[in-house]
Amino acid sequence: MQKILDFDLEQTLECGQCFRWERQPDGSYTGVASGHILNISEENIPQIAQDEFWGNYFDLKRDYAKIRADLSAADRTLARAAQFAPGMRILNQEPWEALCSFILSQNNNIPRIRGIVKRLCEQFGEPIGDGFFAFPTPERIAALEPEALCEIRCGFRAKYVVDAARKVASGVIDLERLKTAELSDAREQLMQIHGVGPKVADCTLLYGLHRLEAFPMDVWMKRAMQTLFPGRSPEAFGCYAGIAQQYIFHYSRCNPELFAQERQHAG
DNA sequence: GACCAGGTATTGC
DNA sequence: GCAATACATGGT
Repeated sequence: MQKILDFDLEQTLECGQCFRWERQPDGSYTGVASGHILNISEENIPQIAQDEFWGNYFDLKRDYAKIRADLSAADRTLARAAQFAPGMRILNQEPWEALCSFILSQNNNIPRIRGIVKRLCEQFGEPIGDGFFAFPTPERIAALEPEALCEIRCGFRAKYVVDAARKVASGVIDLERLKTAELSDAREQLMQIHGVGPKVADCTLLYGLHRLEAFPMDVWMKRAMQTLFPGRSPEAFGCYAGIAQQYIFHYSRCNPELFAQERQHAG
């Protein structure tokens, strides 16, 4: 079995694109996607890469070395960011899970987002054995009133999650269709949801619909663009701008000293 | 206690 | 249009 290059579990699962994977004491990661449970480690990557579902989930068929080389050739700083986490891959997460997770991410911090998503799954997701839960379906959440979400402690975001669930469950928004729609149209449709603005829409496009040209612009990316790429715009990074974004986001978060003069106190 | 967290809706100009 | 502000909750 061939060794999978350009794939690192920590870089991929702890770079801020997903919230349900948990690192185990032995360094492996356990998670759930589309109702499937997986434990993945450096040792079993080759086997898992053979599996159609997981191979696609981890985007293992894509030539990230080539993408990284192209991005690196375009910009010296981008080359440094890409080299910082060359094993990072953009997951193929479920569209609804990505939409819902990033609605919950707004004005929130990553550890707390993880806790909210965990409680959401435990309270409203289907048990799939061994104490694991599937991500709750939009239909299940659509049937709730926002008040029913108070036990997951997501605060003012409860009404946003319910609105998203209702628009998806009713077919007002067809997430699958957005995979092939014009990017700007897909973005506008997502922004019909109460609580979905440009940033959450772009996260949904990139992480849930695998639209690799989408470029979510959060506070970190705004700082990074100002400081590291003055005068550049996301479009300059081309059709893989989303991957560039993830390299830059991860690099920035792991090296906050780059922005020391702009931030009073980090973390 | 103030301030912050992978933002967004609302309000006021 | 664009700048200010509230929003739930939990950590520093």
